[in-house]
Amino acid sequence: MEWELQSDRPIYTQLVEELKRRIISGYYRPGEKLLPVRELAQEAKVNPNTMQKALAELERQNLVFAVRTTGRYITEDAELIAETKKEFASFHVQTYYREMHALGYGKENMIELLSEYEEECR
Amino acid sequence: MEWELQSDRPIYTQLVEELKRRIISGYYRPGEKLLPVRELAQEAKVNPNTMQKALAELERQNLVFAVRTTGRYITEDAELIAETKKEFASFHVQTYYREMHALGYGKENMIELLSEYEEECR
DNA sequence: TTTCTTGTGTCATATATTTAGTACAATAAT
DNA sequence: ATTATTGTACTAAATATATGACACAAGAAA
Repeated sequence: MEWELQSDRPIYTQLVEELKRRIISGYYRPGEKLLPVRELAQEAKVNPNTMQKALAELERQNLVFAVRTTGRYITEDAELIAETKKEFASFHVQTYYREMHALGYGKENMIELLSEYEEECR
Repeated sequence: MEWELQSDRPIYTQLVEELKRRIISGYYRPGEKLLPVRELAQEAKVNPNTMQKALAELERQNLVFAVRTTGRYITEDAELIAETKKEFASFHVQTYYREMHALGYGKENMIELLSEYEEECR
């Protein structure tokens, strides 16, 4: 799994998103132990402080928790994960609809373009 | 038309996007004269320097041009506008598809959720 | 001509972000 | 008991972003 970071937004914000994506997609399982901050940072080619900042934010949202000297783990609260996933999906549905609607595209166009892209990917 | 600015990304980046959105949606017409930087900045509740930075970027992309002492205008290059619109739309199609796909949603789900949201808006 | 408006440039300052380096406490591993 | 690993905290420095306050040149408007 890759860490694709752009330069047009704060890195730690992008790290929060990618970590969240990995949790709600199931790539990281509930209760799973994460790699240490320093290694995660190395993987993402980022400063440990920056990764720490991202993890602190996920902790604030209860998606991960730290056991001092032992390591950091994904939450076991499956309901929270499901809820977060739902919010994440809704956000993207809204964004897509609103951006396309603002350009004058209607529902049919949105679906059509989506289908075309899907075929392109296959 | 409102200037909705979030705090999680550089403001001038968001200004570039909003201005581009207004151009490719036809809200600003080809050749149309824009309000002076200072007024646009006031509208968006932003510092003139920040608005200037955004306009300079649009100028770099040839979407607007400045006539020194007279004002700033939208390009008359309809083809460039159409091309930019196409790119903008493709970007959102891709983003939506890839984000949802990463969460395990398939094409049918993507369409279903989109339809639901569309009804919600009506 | 004089005045006003335009885009543009510069300087200073404040804040946010990112990296680098270091250090510490707690506990697991030896 | 000693060592290594963990999260965490702190300082310093570099860069990016945003605002504020000016100033200037060139053309439009008076």
